[in-house]
Amino acid sequence: MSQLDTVNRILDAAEVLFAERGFTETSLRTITSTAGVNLAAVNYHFGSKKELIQAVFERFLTPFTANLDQELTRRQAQLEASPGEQLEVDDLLQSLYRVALAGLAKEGRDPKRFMGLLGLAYTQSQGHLRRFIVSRYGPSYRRFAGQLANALPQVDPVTFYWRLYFMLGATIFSLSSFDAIEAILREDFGAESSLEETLARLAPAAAAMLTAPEPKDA
Amino acid sequence: MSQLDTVNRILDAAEVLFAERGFTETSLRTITSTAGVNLAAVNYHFGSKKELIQAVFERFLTPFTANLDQELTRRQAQLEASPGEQLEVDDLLQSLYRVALAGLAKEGRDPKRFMGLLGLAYTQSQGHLRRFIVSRYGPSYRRFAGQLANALPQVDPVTFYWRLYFMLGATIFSLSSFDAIEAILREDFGAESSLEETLARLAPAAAAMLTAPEPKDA
DNA sequence: CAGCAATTAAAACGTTTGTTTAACCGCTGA
DNA sequence: TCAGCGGTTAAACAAACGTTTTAATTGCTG
Repeated sequence: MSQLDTVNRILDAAEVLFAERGFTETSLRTITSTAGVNLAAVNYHFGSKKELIQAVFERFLTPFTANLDQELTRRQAQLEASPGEQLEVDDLLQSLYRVALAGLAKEGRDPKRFMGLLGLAYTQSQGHLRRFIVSRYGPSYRRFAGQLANALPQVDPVTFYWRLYFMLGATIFSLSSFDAIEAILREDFGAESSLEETLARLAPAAAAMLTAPEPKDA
Repeated sequence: MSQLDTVNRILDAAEVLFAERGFTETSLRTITSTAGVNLAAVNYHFGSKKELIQAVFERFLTPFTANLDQELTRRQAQLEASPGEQLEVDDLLQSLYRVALAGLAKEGRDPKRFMGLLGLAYTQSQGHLRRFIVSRYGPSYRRFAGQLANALPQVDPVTFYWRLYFMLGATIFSLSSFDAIEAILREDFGAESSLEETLARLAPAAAAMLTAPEPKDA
């Protein structure tokens, strides 16, 4: 087994286990025995458990962010070519969802697992992981937020940013526990929902939230 | 120190620490030393760490659910008195937010901490806590969901339930990390946001998401 | 004041955790 | 051929964990 195999086997096992149980609930012994490698291999190749966690996120977020940036550039060029045309917000969101999804699927990464990890990063990262993600992928995130803000010139900036977090919450929360929610709905209605269908529901709903009329203050 | 004091001191300390760091990241030694009680007191009064976690949620959710039920009953009676009048969804949401919030504040409980714990329950509860909450507070939740569904007769049931989870995600996610988000917005815009103001933004945004027109399928 | 049950206290229990050590293997370049 | 090095392995490390045990202490009741 080459060293490349060992590193990737650890990352594969850690990715699945972290998304299922969280970071502290997943021991290095569980990871290494699942991966079929020696316990010491984690500390040898990654240095520590924290650095392994960062490596798992790096492997996910780097191609994801690359796809995002590419799509944002494409949209920006298209906008400059025909500046008068107003972009539809739900179309923007849905195409972003689709592009990010397709990019992950192309690399054999499960999008639902990606969302599960993203949820972990927001709820279970006390310090080091949040700093790592912000410093590494913050610019792409701000570019996305800026382009979305430009498509909503009528919305007050502070209101927009709160709604952006509302939207992130709706997306990450519902997709990170997609399987559980889908199981409940299947039991209650007998209707199955694919991830694609759910994104097709989420995009217009999120767009409606972003474009809602401002609350009239007293 | 009476036994009632010991129990409440443990609950107070555990509540804060759980909301800050999560369950597994908070040790019983940290809880008991913060509370100023002996380590064994947790197992003596609660039996185990799992049962302590349930007790923390019980102390939060019981009065919260009582307030929720009371408000739902009030609305139902009001609806039967004047059945023709269509309820506004954002008004329904905002009054629920306000009632639940006021009930917690009346007992000296921090609503933001409550939301933090609620977020934990959704993302970090593997099994026992989820079962405990569903069995104990499931009926109230279903009653709330049913009343909300009745106010949205034009929305397809499956679409409604997905949007309900979108709304829950937006609410729990953004309010559980309210302080962090507010700090970012204060730095970027110099504009402070109170929890009340944020709820006044959230209610119409969530209502817009729930009442959005259905996506036209091919 | 004696006695009993409830509570608190200190100490130790066995596990599990992340990490480190040291021996060993297989390849590559001199 | 063999020294050297990156990689793997088994074993052990100290620390932290939840829990249990046993003894001391408290507060109330007869």
